[in-house]
Amino acid sequence: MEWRRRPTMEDVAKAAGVSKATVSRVLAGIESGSTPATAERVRQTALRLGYVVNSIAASLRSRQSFTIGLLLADVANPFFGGIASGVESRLSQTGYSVILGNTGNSLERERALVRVLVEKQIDGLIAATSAASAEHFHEAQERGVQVVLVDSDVPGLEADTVTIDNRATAEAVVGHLLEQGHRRIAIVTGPMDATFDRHRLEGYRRALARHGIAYDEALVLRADLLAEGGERAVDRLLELDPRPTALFATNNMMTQGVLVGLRRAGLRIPDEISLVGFDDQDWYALCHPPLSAVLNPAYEMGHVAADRLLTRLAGRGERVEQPVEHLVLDAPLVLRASTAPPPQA
Amino acid sequence: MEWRRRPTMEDVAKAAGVSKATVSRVLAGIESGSTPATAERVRQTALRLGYVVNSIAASLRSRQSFTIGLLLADVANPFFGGIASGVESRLSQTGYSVILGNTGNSLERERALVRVLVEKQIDGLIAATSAASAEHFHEAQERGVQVVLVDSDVPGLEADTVTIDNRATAEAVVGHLLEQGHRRIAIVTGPMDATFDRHRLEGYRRALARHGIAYDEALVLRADLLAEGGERAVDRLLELDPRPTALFATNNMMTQGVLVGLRRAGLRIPDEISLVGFDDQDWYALCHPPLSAVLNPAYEMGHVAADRLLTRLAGRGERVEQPVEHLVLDAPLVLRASTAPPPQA
DNA sequence: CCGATTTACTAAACCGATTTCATTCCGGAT
DNA sequence: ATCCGGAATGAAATCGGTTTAGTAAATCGG
Repeated sequence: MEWRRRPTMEDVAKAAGVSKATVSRVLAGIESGSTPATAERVRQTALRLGYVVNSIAASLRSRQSFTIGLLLADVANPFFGGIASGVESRLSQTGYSVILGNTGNSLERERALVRVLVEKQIDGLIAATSAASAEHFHEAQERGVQVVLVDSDVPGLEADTVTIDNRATAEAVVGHLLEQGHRRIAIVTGPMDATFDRHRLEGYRRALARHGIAYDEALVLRADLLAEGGERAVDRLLELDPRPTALFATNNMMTQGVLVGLRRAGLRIPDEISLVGFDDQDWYALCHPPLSAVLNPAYEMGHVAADRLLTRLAGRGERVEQPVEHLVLDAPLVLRASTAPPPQA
Repeated sequence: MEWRRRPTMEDVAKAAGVSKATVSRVLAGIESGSTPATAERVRQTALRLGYVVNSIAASLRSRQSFTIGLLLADVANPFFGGIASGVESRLSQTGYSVILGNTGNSLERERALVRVLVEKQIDGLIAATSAASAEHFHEAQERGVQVVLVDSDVPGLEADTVTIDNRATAEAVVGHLLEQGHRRIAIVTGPMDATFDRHRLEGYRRALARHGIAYDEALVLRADLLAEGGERAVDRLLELDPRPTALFATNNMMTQGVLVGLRRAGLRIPDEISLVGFDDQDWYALCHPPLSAVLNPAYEMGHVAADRLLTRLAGRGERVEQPVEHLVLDAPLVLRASTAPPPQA
């Protein structure tokens, strides 16, 4: 056999003339329990043999995997990419790894992913999906997994959340449009499964109400959170009579789709129709005209969520259960040039 | 104690009146070795007790983690998001999980990540980074990890790669510009650590050579692969005399930065300067003017890489070592409206 | 109907670490 | 000289599965 087995802790122990227990202690960085001299000798032999710990074995015994699950609706969407980036940066600082799961907005896939993650003994779970169901998260919690929700809340689930104030934000957007004189404002929403979706609509209604404008069901264009849906929403908008003078698209993909649809329809922004998007992206500034949108702090949300999870993990085994926290971040409306007073009829 | 321990395979075995071995076989879906009746009884009791396997324990013994590592330069960048999406979709079909690592183009971080991944006993590793070094990958391979490189190749490393033909693609871009009559064409490149970067420049040179145009060092604007760098590259471009009439930005971030810089400088595209970008994004079509760019098939590359990795993993333990493969995907140039013949001086 | 397989199944070893508990060793207090 | 407490260390149990080796019973061919 010309292929050498990779050295285990046992090998290091033998080579250093100590027991596995000592090697374990030294390599885990436990100060007490060994002479500086012994510690150094162990470290040297480990290095010399090219020893690398097997975290799988370590996790089995210690019941900690130092791994968390990250569930996203769509990694390819830069908004979720931002969340992933924030989560990863905070967690890997502390030696945690993140297992990525892409749900594609399928509850079935989401459930399957949670199950696999639980089997893999994750310590925590961060989810940014629009799952309307709580049970699979519940099951994870029952098996000792700490759950933190990002971007959306799941009714009936006792878990930390990191979100923006979707109601207030949407209200501000629509308020801005109203102040410019718009009276018929359409909104493109998702399927209303997620709270962010529902809350954005609520904010829209609230703004209208505050300005004494009747809520018109026909002006809410329900779509699918994807570009395709945004584009088709524009088609429906064109059939409205009188045609709305302003439009609020409630996520980045639909904003993009709306832009495509509007361009195809030949509607000039903001002369013929005002538009406010969501999930601000750098390229919004490069559109013609530069697009106003809500800046949804994806990276920060991910970072904060990871941070919350870490402190929760650190506080395990405490006498008192930590109460759940609902963190709310700022989501400013960045105004560029896609809104203007409505055209004179 | 009001808190019940989660059931183990032992518990299921006892409850079903069989041995652990039988439970293991049944749940692993091994047909032979148990009566359909026994199998069913085991499955039922497992379900009744709410049993969930501990993959950590399984992995320890079986020496397979069904987990692969995915190293990306920047998850927040939609190009890498696309790769991640492709990888995840292919792998999770087969029950594999993916651990995400963000290198942020730091070799040091990349090394640290590889180490952690190896410790976590990943079965394979897919990397889409611009690491110039091979040693950490080498070390992973020595420890039995199958490595597949995406988007870039690492000299001195014996590993499968999935890329596009960067030379030919760049050559086509510059050829297109030359055919329109441009003679002074600038190129914005990265730091030249990665092969994709170097090959794109080579393609540029080749196109020039083929058209009998001298290569001018001053026209290659070396940047950092980020938007910031693209923007500053434009500043340097403006100082060139005579000013180039066309510009080729070699990745999505720099393309975006160039767009910002050009807008700030007030240069009209394509009247005053032609521009071709890279890593086509949907929003390129929404710019003013719609931007021509190379479509880099991120999702597909990820998918193919994952596929390659899977077949490699499946073929482990075979007598003959599988030879490395270098898969090359198509990267079409999508022409929109950002190029035109150079302005008459 | 008998020896030879084959099949269903179990007991026990094993994977490679962590953790518990016992032991040894030491200097200092009595 | 003796006793004591704490620090250093090691032996062995443990985590929860998979895998191997072995056994008893069922099946088969002639």
